[in-house]
Amino acid sequence: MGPDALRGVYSALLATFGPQQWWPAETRFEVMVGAILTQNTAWTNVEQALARLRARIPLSAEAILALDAAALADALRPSGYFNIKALRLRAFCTAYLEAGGFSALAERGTPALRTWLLSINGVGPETADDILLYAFDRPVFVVDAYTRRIFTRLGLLAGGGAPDEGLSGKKMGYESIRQAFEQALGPDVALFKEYHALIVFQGKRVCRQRPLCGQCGLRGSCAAAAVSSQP
DNA sequence: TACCAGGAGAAAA
DNA sequence: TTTTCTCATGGT
Repeated sequence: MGPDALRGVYSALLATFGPQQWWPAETRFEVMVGAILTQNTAWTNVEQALARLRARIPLSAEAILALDAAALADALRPSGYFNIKALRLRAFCTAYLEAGGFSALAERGTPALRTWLLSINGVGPETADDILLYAFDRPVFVVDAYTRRIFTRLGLLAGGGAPDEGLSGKKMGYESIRQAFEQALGPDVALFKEYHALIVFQGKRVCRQRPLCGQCGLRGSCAAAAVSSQP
């Protein structure tokens, strides 16, 4: 997976969809909360949950932990998996405060910070990397289901299957994909932020059109079409 | 009605 | 070690 190919895809997506200016949050802490709530969930549902939570408490680790467990789960209901996400959010807030909050965590190196995040119950590789990139401005490339599918269909990742196989085809490991992107693109926080946002924006443009694109496996105006339309 | 949406962890094979 | 199951609401 060479840098020219990856930068070519990025240029095509940017030219087609424009800058996305991500992450959609007002504070760094809200980025972290949103990263947990958006696990396997559409962002529109996460926004509803965040609005319900903000209506009850100020969005801080202390306030979340002070909120009754049942009330927290109820606030998170629109995001789905609300019981599990309430537990995960509380686990994160506890670890966050024990670590000394944002300022103390920001002093850690990226590998140490990533290890800390992954040690928290409910924070896996993608959630950790979302937080590292968008809350801590670390040069970590976020690999999600859309990344896997688009770049597999474009022939830039090994593995994968038929275009209609969905997001659960044969996969390269998360770490190997992440490292491949980071090595090819170099440590560029702004590029990583915008690139991931464009991939997700493309993935969210679900127009319920069938069949799926034969090149990238997505519906509607797809990444492969965007790339192939470039000179 | 059925399917899908920016995962993660536990249990089973 | 790898695969499967569970968690759950909202939009189309």
